[in-house]
Amino acid sequence: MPRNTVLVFRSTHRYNTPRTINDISLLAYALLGLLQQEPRSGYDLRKIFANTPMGTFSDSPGAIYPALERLAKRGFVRSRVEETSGLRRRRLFRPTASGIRAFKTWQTRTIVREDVIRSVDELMLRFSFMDETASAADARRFLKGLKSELGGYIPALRKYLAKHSPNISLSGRLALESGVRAYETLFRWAKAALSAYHKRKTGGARR
Amino acid sequence: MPRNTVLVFRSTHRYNTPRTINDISLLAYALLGLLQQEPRSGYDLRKIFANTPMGTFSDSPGAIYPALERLAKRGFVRSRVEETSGLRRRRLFRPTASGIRAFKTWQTRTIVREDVIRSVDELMLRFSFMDETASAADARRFLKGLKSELGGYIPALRKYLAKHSPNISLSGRLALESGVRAYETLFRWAKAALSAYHKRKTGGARR
DNA sequence: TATTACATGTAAGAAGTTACATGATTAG
DNA sequence: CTAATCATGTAACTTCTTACATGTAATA
Repeated sequence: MPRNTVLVFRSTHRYNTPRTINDISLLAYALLGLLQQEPRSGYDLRKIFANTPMGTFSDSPGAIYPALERLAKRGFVRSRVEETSGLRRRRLFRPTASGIRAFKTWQTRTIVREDVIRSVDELMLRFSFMDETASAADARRFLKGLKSELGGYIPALRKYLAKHSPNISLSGRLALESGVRAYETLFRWAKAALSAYHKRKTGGARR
Repeated sequence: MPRNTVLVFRSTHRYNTPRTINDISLLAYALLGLLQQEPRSGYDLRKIFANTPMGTFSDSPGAIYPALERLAKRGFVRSRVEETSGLRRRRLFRPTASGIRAFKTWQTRTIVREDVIRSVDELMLRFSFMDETASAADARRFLKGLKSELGGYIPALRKYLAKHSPNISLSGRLALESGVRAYETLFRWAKAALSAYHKRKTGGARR
């Protein structure tokens, strides 16, 4: 009787880390974050993805509307049809208490190496809403965690680069170098961001 | 590799640009590139994604094996079962002439703004294989194109940032700033990489 | 009057994720 | 003998992409 064998590739078992606790997609978190700023319609959200630097997300209606539907089904948002205007009806969405909780839990998770390796963009999304949906202390904790993970990862990358440099092509080496530089820039950014928060806390103009 | 948010204006219809000409996924291109270095098995490829900086790709068998199958179906790779060893049979894949052509077409495409906004990681993948699957002239053309697109895009971003700074939170502002810095780093990298190619061409040690 | 912007949706298909399944060989 | 590593796959599910569908209001 065959049994067991739930596992293969133990040491390396990685695949992709599940991207969220509540099993909701990155797009869905982006929506949830935006809805906490103010209630919005699907169309409002599409416009944001089409016209702002949040444009890494798709503004496709086939992505947005079903994602909102799923959020509603899980009880993270609720919607109401606006009746006031003469325009076509708009469905305005807003997060529920449970949605707000889920968002904050995701947003304030401890940063681990894996996040830095595979989902810097998710980290930046989490951070970008900090002031609106978490505390300044959370923001500082985030930045410290990021600094610390990068501080461990960058030397590892540099070491890898040094070790394998001789065996790879110029273009391969340069591509790797570009990755390392990007991380170093992020590290410097984290330090600068942290000092911006300290400045705001201790002295500078309030708010 | 960190990615960035960012974007500029677009009017109505954008959604997501189709990511490839031949309609094959980024993962599939990564596989095709690696197979041009040497014939490999699915397991070999998984190990690469699990243990090297190419780890942004999933090493899941449920991603790799079907992707190889699709490449085979489209005639971009062919496979042969190794019989030599006593181990369990390995299927070794290698690209076909048509696969090599498709790869190079993708790799040497003209860089447009959209690439820089939405798929920097795809650009880096294309570049990382340049020496192995294209010419030094292609590499230089790529870097010049990248410089030129970034040279137009970064000021647009800076302008966006300056204009909207007053209205957004500190964390939002910092997140944007991080994106801009990443692009600036990439721009400097492109310049350095270009000069590395010129150096190799004109003077330095051959090969 | 024609186009653009507002506004919301659905259906089919592609690709990836998680988890299951199997089996051989080698190292401890 | 047991665990780990090598090695290849499949099935169910989720999400996103592409494309279609529909209709109103404002503007050129």
